[in-house]
Amino acid sequence: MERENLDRNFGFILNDVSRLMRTTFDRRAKSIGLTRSQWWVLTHLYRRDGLVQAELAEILEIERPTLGRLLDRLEAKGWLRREPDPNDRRVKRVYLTDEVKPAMKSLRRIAADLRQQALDGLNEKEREHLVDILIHMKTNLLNLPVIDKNKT
Amino acid sequence: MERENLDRNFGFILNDVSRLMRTTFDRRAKSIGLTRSQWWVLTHLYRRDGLVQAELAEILEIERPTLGRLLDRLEAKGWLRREPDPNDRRVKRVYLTDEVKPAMKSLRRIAADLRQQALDGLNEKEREHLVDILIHMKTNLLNLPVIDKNKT
DNA sequence: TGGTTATAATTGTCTTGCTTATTATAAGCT
DNA sequence: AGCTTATAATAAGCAAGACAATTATAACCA
Repeated sequence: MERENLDRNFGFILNDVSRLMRTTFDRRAKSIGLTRSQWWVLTHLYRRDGLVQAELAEILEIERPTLGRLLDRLEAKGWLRREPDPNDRRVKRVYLTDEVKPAMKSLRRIAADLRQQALDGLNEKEREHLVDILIHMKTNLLNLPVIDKNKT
Repeated sequence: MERENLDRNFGFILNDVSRLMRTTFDRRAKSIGLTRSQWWVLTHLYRRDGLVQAELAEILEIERPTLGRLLDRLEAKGWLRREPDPNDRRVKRVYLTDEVKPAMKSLRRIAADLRQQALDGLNEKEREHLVDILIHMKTNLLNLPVIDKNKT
């Protein structure tokens, strides 16, 4: 019957923590009108403006339709615009608008505060360790043979 | 400019790992017709059958409407049934059906395999450490003063 | 040149999660 | 008993993911 300690099932704790981070962030960022996912998109564009959607999706490691709809909302709210590429008419490039900077500053503050609160009581070594382990796990998961997905 | 290393932003790595775990599990469990969240519900019911919806939501740490719809799908697929409580007519109690056991066995296998693969290359001490840190973080997050939510 | 293959983006459909609001019923107080 | 407050469940609406399918355009090759 291998009594499996549910309370220490790391897969679900991971899920819990991830969900708590997301919902807490979103609640705090609500007044600005941006979610954590949206903010993450903007953050990457801030570093590399004018990306092609497919590239951006690749960087963010989300599927293209997921990104597409994120961009829909961001564009509707005026945080960015999509412009056709002159060389390749299939492509749309994504550019931030100007009004985005002050909002992003606030969000960076919110993110930093939340990170601080989540990690409260853990020393630097433990934090580093955590990130190392997470990266390790992510690598493991990305390297799994995916038989049932047509990703070549 | 505090160049913030995005690649080591633990909030998002956490999110990534959590997402990868979920999607990998769901892909593998697809033939059985259950998702990871659904399986988690069943697992808890397996231990305590006949729970009231509100209690179950509390245990799973999800909102009641979220659970409600999970149960809708599970009930539609015949994995469980909701029965009115004879003493309190507001209440519905949730019971597993019989056909659930073999499926759960398969899913436990899938979960164990995935866990193994995700943690591959980490020794026992590191795994324990990871869980400790995650629990610590979860506690931190749950204890945050929530000014903007009417949860008294 | 013309046909096939590959790629960019979108649309449709599903699940999970949240919040807010509604409905039905219990419980508690005067 | 009757009024108010609290609680269980659901409904409605939105966001973020996924996958599958479609459309438009490029690229390749014979």
